[in-house]
Amino acid sequence: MAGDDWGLDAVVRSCRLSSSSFPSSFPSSFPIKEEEESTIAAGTRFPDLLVFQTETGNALHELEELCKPFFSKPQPPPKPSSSPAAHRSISQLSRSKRRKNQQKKVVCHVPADGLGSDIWAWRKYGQKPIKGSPYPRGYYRCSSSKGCMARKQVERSRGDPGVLVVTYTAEHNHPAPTHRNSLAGSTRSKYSTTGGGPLSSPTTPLTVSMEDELLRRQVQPEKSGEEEDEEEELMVEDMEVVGEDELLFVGLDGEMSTEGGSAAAAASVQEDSDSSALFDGRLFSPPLWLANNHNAAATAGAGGS
DNA sequence: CGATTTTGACCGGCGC
DNA sequence: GCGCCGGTCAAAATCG
Repeated sequence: MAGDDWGLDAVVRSCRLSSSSFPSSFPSSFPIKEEEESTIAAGTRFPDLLVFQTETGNALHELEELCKPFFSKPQPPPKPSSSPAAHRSISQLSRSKRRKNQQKKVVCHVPADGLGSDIWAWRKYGQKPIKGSPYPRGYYRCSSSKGCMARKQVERSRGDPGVLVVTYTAEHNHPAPTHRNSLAGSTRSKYSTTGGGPLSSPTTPLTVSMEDELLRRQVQPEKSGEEEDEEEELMVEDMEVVGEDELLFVGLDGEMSTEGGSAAAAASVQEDSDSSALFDGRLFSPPLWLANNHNAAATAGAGGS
């Protein structure tokens, strides 16, 4: 049993622990009892990570199964396609095949101020404005390993700008780095005067001031009536969606998050003007995906050696 | 020089 | 069958 719940459970757990103290607090020994879990959840600064399961309650199982393939086959050997065009077709095809509903994901609601605990290195590969959401969605890939299929989507909660919705897809096929290697270097901050980007402002300075701004916003939500209204709906919506879909929501109460807000944790928040508020996905703490859980020990070896 | 970010375009899925 | 939307790729630009 424990073995089965390993995957998803681990993900969830990692998500929980992630925000508080990260790297070192990595639970090398996963088998945490439910009771303990509760304790942990309460003990950690992380407000509440809710796991929504499908009516069958086998969401975890399902997800795990879905993830299995990733383990067995770390990844489809990047067969060198003869022509770039071919390569593209193939990659696009494969990805589209299991698109949408077919893919299971783990959704994490992280407080904007609870970022900065992501041990993984993410590289942004795209950004798109999402219909119905004033905030664009950022797409990130794991840059730690080339073959790593781990992906992450980061978008701001419609109702609560202070809450970031991070969706993890696929998991890392490599041990977690002990350090945020690429992260450090990726702290590049472009100070583009674009300031007033229509939608997806190209540059999102990664500075403390940004965080400050974000925090401020939390306190004083820019007079956006809809936001407040949507807030409630959003939460409910999420839950519903989760129930119907096979999504695994690791919900975080934005409000509570503020409470436990650990300024220290929030090392840096990539933010932008309201028009295109975007955040740096790299800063969020991912569910350490199964890869870690599988061989937490490997983690040490990975970064160490 | 290498790595990462940004932005536009393309492709496929889904809904009507 | 058509249109819309989301997701990914690739090229260019920027920064350490």
